[in-house]
Amino acid sequence: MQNLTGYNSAMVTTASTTASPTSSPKVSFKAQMLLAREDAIIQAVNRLLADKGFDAMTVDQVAADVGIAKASLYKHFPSKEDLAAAAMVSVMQRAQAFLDTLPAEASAIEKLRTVVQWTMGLKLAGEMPSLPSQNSSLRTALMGNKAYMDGLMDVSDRLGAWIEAAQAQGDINPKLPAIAVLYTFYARACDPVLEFLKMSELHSHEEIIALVMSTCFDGLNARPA
Amino acid sequence: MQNLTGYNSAMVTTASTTASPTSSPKVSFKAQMLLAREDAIIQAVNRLLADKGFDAMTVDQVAADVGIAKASLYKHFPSKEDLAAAAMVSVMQRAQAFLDTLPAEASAIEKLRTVVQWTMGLKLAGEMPSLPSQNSSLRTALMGNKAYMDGLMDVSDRLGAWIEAAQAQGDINPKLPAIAVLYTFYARACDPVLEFLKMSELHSHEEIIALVMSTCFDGLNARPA
DNA sequence: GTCTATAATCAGATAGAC
DNA sequence: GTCTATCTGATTATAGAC
Repeated sequence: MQNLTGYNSAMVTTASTTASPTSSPKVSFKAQMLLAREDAIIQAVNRLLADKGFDAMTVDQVAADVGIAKASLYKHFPSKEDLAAAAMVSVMQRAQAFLDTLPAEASAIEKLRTVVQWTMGLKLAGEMPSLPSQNSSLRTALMGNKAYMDGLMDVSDRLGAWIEAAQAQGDINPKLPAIAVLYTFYARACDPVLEFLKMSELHSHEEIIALVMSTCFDGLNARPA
Repeated sequence: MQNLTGYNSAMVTTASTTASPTSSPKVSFKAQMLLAREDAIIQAVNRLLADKGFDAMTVDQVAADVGIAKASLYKHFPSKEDLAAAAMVSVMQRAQAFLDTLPAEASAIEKLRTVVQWTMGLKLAGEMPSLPSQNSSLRTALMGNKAYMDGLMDVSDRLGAWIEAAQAQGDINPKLPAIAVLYTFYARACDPVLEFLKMSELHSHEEIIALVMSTCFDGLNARPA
């Protein structure tokens, strides 16, 4: 996890400099090579986690997918749990970047709805890692990963603020604890209803998202006329 | 699975005869011993599946929990997948029995709400097996298990009929496909929101169920005055 | 840092005596 | 049917050459 933190900060650094690798000093070039490879690893892990889940994903498959030897993988990430954690950090960063794109003039409920839609789109596109909520070693690794926890806290804080604002504005039921609303949003990222409806092949992804958005915000009850 | 089917029908048979084992012929007594042991196995599997999930559950733990040797376990159930399938058959039977207790005079929406509440109570009580939705070998075993599939079909048919009735009576949003409503109900049995709220220890089980019932049927939106 | 080859472990399943 | 002891394969992780 020290590796992760270091590389992440390195990523920010190189991104703020010139884009041409040849104009950079040798260490920066090598660092970019390293980053590119680690990014390829993380993307492979992301795909495999979305496809098969943490337990069914094997490190051999990751290595084969990336096209490097397994031992090389372990030079980058010290354990399978760290691989999964890196993938979670990656999606958390994508989430943070997406939150940044939301227009400031939008209402809290509009932003929340957009985020939930985006999350479900990620899941339907097979880009959302699925981790077992009960694996203890994985939980430990995640909770010990500063980059992940920082990202999770940041996202939760921003969503939490919008939830409370939406409740104050009468858009979200104020009787619900904000934390329960937050959990309900997070749960959309691993909602089996999405998988089931996708497997049934009766609806397009857009229709599935619209359906689950409706059940999530409007509920199953018939709306009053 | 031939074992399962046979034993299940044997269970029905013995249950319809006298309750006293001593008045039964010797074969029936032995069959009852067998059934009792298998029931103990299934209960242990049920607990472990609810606690740790399918992947983290080991056959050694099941054997230790029941207090028999692992090889003996394999005389009853030919594989780990079959163990899980037996547990699922068990809960499906409990569900069918619960459906039978619902008063005929209750409305469809009342029955549905009661069933969803019961399901979430089972989950909170740690009696709901949690299976990975992506494990292919497990899926194969389940789909090949006649007792499970029959139970699933029966439950789905009865719930489906109530859903359509509730939609016709204006209690459930008629614009939602009935199958999507059914999936949404089933998903309550493995809703991570239940776990999260339980772990937070801020609410009693009854409060948690009331919360999720509200978000499920009323949605997150503020209700119109 | 990357590789080949190999350790070390764990878990599902089985052999064979009783 | 139940047991002890074992097999078998898969998987995480590492040693050591280049």
